[in-house]
Amino acid sequence: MLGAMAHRPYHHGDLRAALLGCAEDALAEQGPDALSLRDLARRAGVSHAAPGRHFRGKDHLLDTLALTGFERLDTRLGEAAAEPGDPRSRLLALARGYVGFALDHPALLELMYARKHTPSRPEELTAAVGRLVETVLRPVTEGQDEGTIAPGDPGTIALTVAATLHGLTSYADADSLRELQEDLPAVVDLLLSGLLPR
Amino acid sequence: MLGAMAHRPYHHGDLRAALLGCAEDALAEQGPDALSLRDLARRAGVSHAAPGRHFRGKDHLLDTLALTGFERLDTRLGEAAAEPGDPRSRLLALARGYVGFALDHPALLELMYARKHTPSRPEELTAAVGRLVETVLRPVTEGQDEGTIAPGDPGTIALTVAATLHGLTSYADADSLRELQEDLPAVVDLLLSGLLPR
DNA sequence: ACCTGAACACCGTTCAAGT
DNA sequence: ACCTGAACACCGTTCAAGT
Repeated sequence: MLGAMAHRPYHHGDLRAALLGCAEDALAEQGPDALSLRDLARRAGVSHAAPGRHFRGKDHLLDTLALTGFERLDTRLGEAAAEPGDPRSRLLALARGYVGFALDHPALLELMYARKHTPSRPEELTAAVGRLVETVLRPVTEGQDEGTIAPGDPGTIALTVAATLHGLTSYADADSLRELQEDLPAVVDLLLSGLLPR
Repeated sequence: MLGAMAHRPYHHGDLRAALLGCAEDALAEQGPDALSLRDLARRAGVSHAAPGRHFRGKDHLLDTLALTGFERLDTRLGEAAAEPGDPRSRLLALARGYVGFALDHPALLELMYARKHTPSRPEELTAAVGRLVETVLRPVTEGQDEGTIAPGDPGTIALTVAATLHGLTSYADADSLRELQEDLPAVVDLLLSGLLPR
């Protein structure tokens, strides 16, 4: 691993992507508060000023990383939602996908929803959240067309489902996430049948 | 306001509480990343080393602030859950209380659930989350005793309700929180009746 | 075009010393 | 008991200069 490029070239191959990868590693290892640009530069083997060439600042780098997280989660949920089946199995696949992502990338998921109330938050992140809700919305409207999902504003339904999935991961630490992954059928049935007695 | 204590005494009256208050202000004004201990000390009118007397470090101060947030939210939800009425009105009161807290203290609520995946997270915060779920759990078991809430593991039901409420605030920015507050009846009815057609 | 090295203003934390 | 002031090691960002 070392001998292949003993003295790194002056121009890093793709410093931008390398920095994002290092940032994701550092996030998982040390948490978001301990992450520093200078440390990322050291990990990537460049000077501390080099990241400034590729990102406007620390916020920009973290926002970009969060955006890649939304893209990956959206892809995963889109695949789960596209699977054929009744509403229960599709909702369960959606829930398993979300909790699975939380298990695989806990710190990244936290970053994705963090710094919500900072004025500098870019519109791109808000749009990414909207796309996620849309991914959940598609199976909802399809179910309504088939008559397997109750009528009502599909936006409200999709938002509630997405919020529940995200809220579950917020309430769980690493251990309880693993338990939750197993107990998801009960949660899904609760969402499907409701809290009132039938 | 100034004349009353033109030159502040050497011993601050209650620096610990003052720092927590300043921290909450700074959090709301600048967001969590911009918050610095030295700035808090300046706001409180003490030297930059003074906070070290009352908090083990920045994390300790923020964790303490988050804990006060959980206590206030728990009190608010406890009052909402204790109101008499049918399950729908009580769940609506609970939801209004949660979203109202998010409207009043958006940055504080974010802090409360942040840094979930750092090893240093104190057990006290995990316990506070547990108490919150317990506050939601009480009306659930009462409703089950009356037969107005469907049978099933009350812990799962309470966790799902709490997760949904929290997730909703995670998906909403300041503007959509205000809209959400008005649309809560639809969300509550969805939780009560479920996603399946009746 | 891309990176370095020095510089600047900040920060968290510690610790002797002051009151 | 509580606070200060100096000190240390770090950080984000900028900018001339190098290749």
